[in-house]
Amino acid sequence: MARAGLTAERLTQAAADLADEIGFQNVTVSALARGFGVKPAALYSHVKDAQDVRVRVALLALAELADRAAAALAGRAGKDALVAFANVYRDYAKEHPGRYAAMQIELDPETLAASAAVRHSELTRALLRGYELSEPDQTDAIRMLHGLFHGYVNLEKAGGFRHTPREVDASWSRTLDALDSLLRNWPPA
Amino acid sequence: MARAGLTAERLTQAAADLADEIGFQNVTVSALARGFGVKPAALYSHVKDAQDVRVRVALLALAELADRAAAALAGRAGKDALVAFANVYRDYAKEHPGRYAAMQIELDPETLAASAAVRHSELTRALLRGYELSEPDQTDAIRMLHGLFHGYVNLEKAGGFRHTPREVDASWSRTLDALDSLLRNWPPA
DNA sequence: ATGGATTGCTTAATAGGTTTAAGTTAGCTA
DNA sequence: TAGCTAACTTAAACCTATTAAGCAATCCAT
Repeated sequence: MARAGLTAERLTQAAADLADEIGFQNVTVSALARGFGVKPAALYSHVKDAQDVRVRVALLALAELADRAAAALAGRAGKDALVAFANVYRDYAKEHPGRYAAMQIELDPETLAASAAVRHSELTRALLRGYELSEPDQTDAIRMLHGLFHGYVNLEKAGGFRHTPREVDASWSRTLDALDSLLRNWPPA
Repeated sequence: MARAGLTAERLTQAAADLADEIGFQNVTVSALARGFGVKPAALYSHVKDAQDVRVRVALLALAELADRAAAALAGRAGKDALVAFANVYRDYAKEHPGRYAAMQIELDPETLAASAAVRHSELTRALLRGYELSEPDQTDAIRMLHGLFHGYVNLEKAGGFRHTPREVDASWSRTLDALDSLLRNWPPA
């Protein structure tokens, strides 16, 4: 009766990979157990329940994405930084659709506060250092950028832009131009 | 053996209401059947399967939201129209969280093309008539606005802004100011 | 109005997923 | 090496989804 060597980390990693392959919705305790050649009940020694698995994948994805964003921001400023940062989001969603979907589940406030989501805000704030915005405009701009990246990528993934002929890459690029312009000319209160 | 008078429309409506009450994720064929005092199997005469129910709710929500957006746009132009339009999205998400969540499921291309999603794009295009944008800038701006509304509302709903003290209403208002400014000064290619 | 067909629902059955409790064994630790 | 603990299995209860088969209510035609 060989042991599979399960840990919460290994399970989370496997669940994330599985999500990218078969879709986040289809990641079940049973499917995960099958992947390890183990009975479903075995997972409950390492993980609280199915929701716990989902949350762990979401946290993993948030952390991975924050790492990438931080790397993209290093040594860049202004529009250069904006473009690099924005593309990290878009590329991650394309490369890891399951992980990206996982990031959209609602986390309870404490979990959220302890997650890499906080780092995302900080990074977005760092991005804005290249522009001359003081509070509270800075916070408003952060929220706007964050929301925009999120929503744009989501809509693109859902096929929301497919019914218009124009290339999404071109639109995206122009959107970043527009954002850069807006951040340089943020309207006064 | 009294009949419950089920129809696809009635089921869809009930599913939408149920989604707003208990969350879209928790809308199951069984729960829906319980609400009508009927066995789960009864629903399969009116609806293909569980996914069919979800899609119907999504389409209902898209149509409702498009109706509201159209009403908000009537008789308004420029920033006035922009604000009204944007608030329709935000308010709908708050008022109907389950329906709003339903709108995020991925629809296959044909379903999407036949849905009110197309009307959303048209309405956004109408909104832009108050600003002087020619193609392809117009399409780019539509996508940007659409993505921004979507993403902002989502992040707010998920609590993504809660860790910063500033009021979300104020940020939202200033974001609309910024968008108006951007649309009036769209950067040249 | 009444017979027959259609439709709307129930019953019954299969298949999977989730989760808990109880049992067994592997492998560390004293 | 004896025994403890942690990792897994077995077993069982419960829920959801879905299909097939049956029965009853209503519609329609004569």
